[in-house]
Amino acid sequence: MKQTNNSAQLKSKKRISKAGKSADKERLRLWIRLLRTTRTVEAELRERLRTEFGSTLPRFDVMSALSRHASDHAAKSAYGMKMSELSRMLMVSNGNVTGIVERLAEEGLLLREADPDDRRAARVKLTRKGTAEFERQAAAHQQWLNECLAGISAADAAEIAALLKQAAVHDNLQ
Amino acid sequence: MKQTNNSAQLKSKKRISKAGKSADKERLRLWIRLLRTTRTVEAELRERLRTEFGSTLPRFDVMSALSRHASDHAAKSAYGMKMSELSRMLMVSNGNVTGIVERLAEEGLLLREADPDDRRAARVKLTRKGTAEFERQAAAHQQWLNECLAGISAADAAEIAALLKQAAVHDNLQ
DNA sequence: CCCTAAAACTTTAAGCTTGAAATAAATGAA
DNA sequence: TTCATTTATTTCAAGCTTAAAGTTTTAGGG
Repeated sequence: MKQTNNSAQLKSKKRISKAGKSADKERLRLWIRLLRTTRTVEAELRERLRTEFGSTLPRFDVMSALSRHASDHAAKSAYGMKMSELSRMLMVSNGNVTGIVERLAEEGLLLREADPDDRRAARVKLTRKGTAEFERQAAAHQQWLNECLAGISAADAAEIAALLKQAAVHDNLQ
Repeated sequence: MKQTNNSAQLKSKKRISKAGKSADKERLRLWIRLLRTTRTVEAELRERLRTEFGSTLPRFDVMSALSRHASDHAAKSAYGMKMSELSRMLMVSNGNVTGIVERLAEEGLLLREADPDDRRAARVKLTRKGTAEFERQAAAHQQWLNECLAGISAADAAEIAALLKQAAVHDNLQ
């Protein structure tokens, strides 16, 4: 996290605008709302993945990353993703990815093979079975998400996403 | 999750507005952005709690809920929170709370005592030590959060929070 | 070539998380 | 009272998650 302005602390007793609280407090309220929203939606998605597909959110995330990778690199899709690419994309630790990939591989949903150019690295890609299974799940996932976020219009969704992206840009974080 | 409109699916090939994608796609993009933002901020807060206080996010969340409860019910603050209240407030499972409370109690940060009116229930509250420790952590937490969300103005924060709240209301979920 | 440093992974220990099953107490209808 | 149901909580197994430490391989000086 880069250093940022701390002017808000210096004038913490000042009201910023007529009806608004200080920026500190508004950001805390936003954070709590973000947590509530994501936890609620995650709980719904997890429950449905579990009951309807016998799977979990982290497993879905891994398969989703692999699916996107394959379609983005259709030409050289023979190559899968490196473990470290998966880890970076999903923002989870390396060791975490190891376990999830291991279990998915056991079920024949994906394949790990040695990278021909780097003997340290592994390449992971969906099997045909995994691709088919993911497509079923992704369709349902999109539908569930649409229901969970039905209270937000397309325009509002776009606006919120843009505003949140600002925060990331500001901090030089992805 | 309540049943909601599925009109978006019925006209999925139609552009909704000039520049916009379908509501489906905008909501998916929003969801991905929500996950990225919360994961990034959570990673930052977790790292700082760990290095500066030797603690974790779930522990902080529990202490935060207890602290808020105490100040909300200052009069009868002798009573703490029930485990199930904690569980509901934090949106995590009952069994989860048990373990976190157990570890915090071992360190003398909180106290579990029997509910005088219900022999099934336990009441949990911060000790004096726990209160002092939480206040240190909360001040730092507010500062970190302010840095993480510095790219979002007070007005934008309020707006995003309000829009996200709409989604919750729509689904009759908290 | 040699050797140090960095990179890609895996392993491990500890804690977080869930859903399901188990226990115990309260509630309420017959 | 009795007994079935509900509520509050814990326990358990399995999986998720991280940070740290370990392994193997690659890369880059010298």
